[in-house]
Amino acid sequence: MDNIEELNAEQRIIEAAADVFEESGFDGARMQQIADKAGINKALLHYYFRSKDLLFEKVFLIVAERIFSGFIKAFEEDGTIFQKIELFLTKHQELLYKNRRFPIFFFNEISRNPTLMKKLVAKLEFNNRFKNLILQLENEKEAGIIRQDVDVKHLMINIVSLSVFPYIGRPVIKEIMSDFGYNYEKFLEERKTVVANFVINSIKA
Amino acid sequence: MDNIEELNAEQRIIEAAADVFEESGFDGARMQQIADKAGINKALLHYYFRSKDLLFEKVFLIVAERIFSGFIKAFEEDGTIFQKIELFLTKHQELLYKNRRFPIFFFNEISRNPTLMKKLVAKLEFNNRFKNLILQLENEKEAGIIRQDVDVKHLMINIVSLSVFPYIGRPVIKEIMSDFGYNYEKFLEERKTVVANFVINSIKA
DNA sequence: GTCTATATTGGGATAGAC
DNA sequence: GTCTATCCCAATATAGAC
Repeated sequence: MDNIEELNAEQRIIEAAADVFEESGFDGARMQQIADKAGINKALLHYYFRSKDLLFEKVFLIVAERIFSGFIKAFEEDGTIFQKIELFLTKHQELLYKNRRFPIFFFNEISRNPTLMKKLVAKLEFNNRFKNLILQLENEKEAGIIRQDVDVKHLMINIVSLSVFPYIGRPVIKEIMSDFGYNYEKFLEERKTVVANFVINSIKA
Repeated sequence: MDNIEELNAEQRIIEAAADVFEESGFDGARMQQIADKAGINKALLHYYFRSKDLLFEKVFLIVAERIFSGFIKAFEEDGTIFQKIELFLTKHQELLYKNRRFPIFFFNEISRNPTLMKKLVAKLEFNNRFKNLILQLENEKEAGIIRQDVDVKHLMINIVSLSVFPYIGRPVIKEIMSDFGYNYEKFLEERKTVVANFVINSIKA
């Protein structure tokens, strides 16, 4: 959110809190820092959200829903499985590029408090939104377009793994790359085509 | 470490701290909890390690080195690239299975403090230990065993992504799987063969 | 709704006896 | 080396004026 000063206090707090939590995690975040960034005062945080825990949960679910719905949509467009995979990867990379700290933040907070994921799943209705994709995949298997031994669950997790891991492991990979004399940013750029090819090579019949 | 009471105080602190940091992260960890688990008293932590920061850094590097060297070795055995990939994946899965909380802990702490990775890279000598693998891969490309367009960097990251992501995203995937009526533990078990096949299908000429 | 001032506790760190 | 007791600051949270 760019023009934070145009929002009302409650919205400003949410945007500021999103930034600070994403940067430092729940345990590392400071209410003072959130207040400063929102341009208000600590007491007002408690006036609107009662406690750090409640503020966190609300903000976490808002941000996570915003990002997840962004790329779930890719699978809901028309097209072959191959096209959908490419579209998803493009969309995914775009979102990750703009929200580099989100993945590690997200997975770490869910590990700390798995019930957050229950709430998110309920909000997002994954099950409903992926039904058609699963059917389509079975059809394309029957039609001999993709390999018989491809499993939907594993395929989905493989795609997400390949796409998101370089962001979760950003500073780790960056350091190793530089040890080998490679450039991390260039590597990320290359991945946009490499990953799609890797997946498609692996599943096409 | 199972028999913590047989160790001397310093070693007991390290093992206890490893557990507590891995469980709660640096920010969430409490010196009191580490002292309790080590069966000693808070003051002694400071006697041996001066501060929480110093204790953390020492413990982090010990644990990370222990785990990383475990699976780097897989690439140093004899065999074809395909065999090495399978061996690495087996070894990797074994280690992750025994250290489920390690991946998210590791990547989160490195994000918080990337200079830790510099120190780890220096200790582990990645560059040296991977030189032969890179040569071998180029040779097998020349020999027409693997596809011409395979890139070493991306291949390595792909393998690690596919292997480690299900552990980083453990509670996330678990929740989504259960929403679809699948079982996460069964899914992990299947992955031992699925991932190797996925990679090999994708790179073989 | 928004502020200043303050209460309260938690937790890292140190002093000092043994 | 190991302990008890204590210091002290940081950080969440609340009271109460405006």
